[in-house]
Amino acid sequence: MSEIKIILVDDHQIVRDGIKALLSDSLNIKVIGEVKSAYELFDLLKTQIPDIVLLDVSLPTMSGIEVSKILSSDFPKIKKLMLSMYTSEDFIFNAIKSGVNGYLPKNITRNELLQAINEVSEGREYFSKTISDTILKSYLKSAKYGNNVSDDKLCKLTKRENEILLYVVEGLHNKDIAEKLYISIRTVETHKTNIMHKLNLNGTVDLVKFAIKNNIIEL
Amino acid sequence: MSEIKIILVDDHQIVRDGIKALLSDSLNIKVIGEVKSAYELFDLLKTQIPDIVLLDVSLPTMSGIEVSKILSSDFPKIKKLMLSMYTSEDFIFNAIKSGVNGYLPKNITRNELLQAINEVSEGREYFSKTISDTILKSYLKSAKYGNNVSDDKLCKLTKRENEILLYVVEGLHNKDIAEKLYISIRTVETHKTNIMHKLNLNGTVDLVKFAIKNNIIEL
DNA sequence: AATAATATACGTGTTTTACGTAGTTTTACA
DNA sequence: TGTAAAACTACGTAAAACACGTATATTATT
Repeated sequence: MSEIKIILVDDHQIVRDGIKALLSDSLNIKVIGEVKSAYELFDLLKTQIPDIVLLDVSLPTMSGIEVSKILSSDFPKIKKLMLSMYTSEDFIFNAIKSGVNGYLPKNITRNELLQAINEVSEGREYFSKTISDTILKSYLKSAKYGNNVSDDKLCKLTKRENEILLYVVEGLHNKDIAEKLYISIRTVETHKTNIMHKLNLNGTVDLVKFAIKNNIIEL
Repeated sequence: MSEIKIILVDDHQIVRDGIKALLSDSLNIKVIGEVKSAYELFDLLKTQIPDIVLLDVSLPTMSGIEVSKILSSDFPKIKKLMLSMYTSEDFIFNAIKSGVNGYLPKNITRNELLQAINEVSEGREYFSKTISDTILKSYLKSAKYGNNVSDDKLCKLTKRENEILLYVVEGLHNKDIAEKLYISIRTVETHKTNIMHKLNLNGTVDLVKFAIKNNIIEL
């Protein structure tokens, strides 16, 4: 069994340190690098090519899912293991679509992490129980009701809609947004309505949650 | 220098394992226990008394801040070091009020963690840069504008208000809430208005963020 | 040149929010 | 036990936001 080379991507140093410490016990796994953002990762990849990238979903500026997409197209040989606090359908769906080889919630045990790394490094996929449950549930739902749940929602929004979404979830009122963008309140309303429809959301409350889940705003 | 006994409280096993691994290198620090919830902690405290409890803010059922309060009154000798993803004023304020001896964001380095533990164990307080900056900013603001920012906001809400807040941030509309509780829509509106005023919030968007920050809802 | 996508905006009716007022229960405590 | 404070209930009115349909000018795309 050859050595498995890993790069960690997580913006919390303590998490990186922690995982590193965990993995240091395993003889066949070696952390060859650790970075806290997408940019640093791509920089590092110029000199170091790992077998697996351990990716946190929530990263500053560019989300783990974006990173995964780029890795899939530019470094198809590198395996991607996603690590996330969040286990919602949207996340998992988009992660899988982005080409990850595995998805783990952050409350996994050390052994599960090791197993996931080994599975993935041997070309198989690894989704922990919580995740596969969610996938199953989603699958059943879509089979029953025929709604193909999550398309790649965010990509469906236009530039303007994204811009307005941002202002909305920052707490600005329609009037403020209208003034800021020199457009009519009615236009803002229209955009908002369209956003809601495209994202299949129910109201402001869901919109805010969506924005946080998708890293559009910080708490 | 005698040995510092620590209990970890965090619902993510990987974080616990990580911190444990980190601390295992330090000769004078020993993790004598690790739990994933408040209940388990209080159970453990029947047999094991640590010098420091390393507390995550976001815990299931009972928040780290609640735990800290109870520890402060029932185990005044145990030091409390709070560890959190969130660095907002509210959190810090309530944490300090609950009696913590230090507050660390989760993106600290290993060395900072060690320093914090040592400082706290010797009876001093430790707040990392990010945190003390926030405190300073808040202090300046309140000095300038005289508004004493964060009272213990959540405690100011009545039972009914909390109940309604919960429904609101789950995405229910006023009508639904009214029906659910067998009261008039106007009453729901009144409660909502009062909640906003008490919490000093600007609109639904802020309300949702507040709820997430304060662990009232999960994402 | 025809078509689709985007950004703009209005009409109408419903719902929510802001702010003030106020009656009825509960709760606290002197 | 009596009374004051707090909590829960609810309405009026005006402004803002939302849902849904419709519509026009501008920009790609093909």
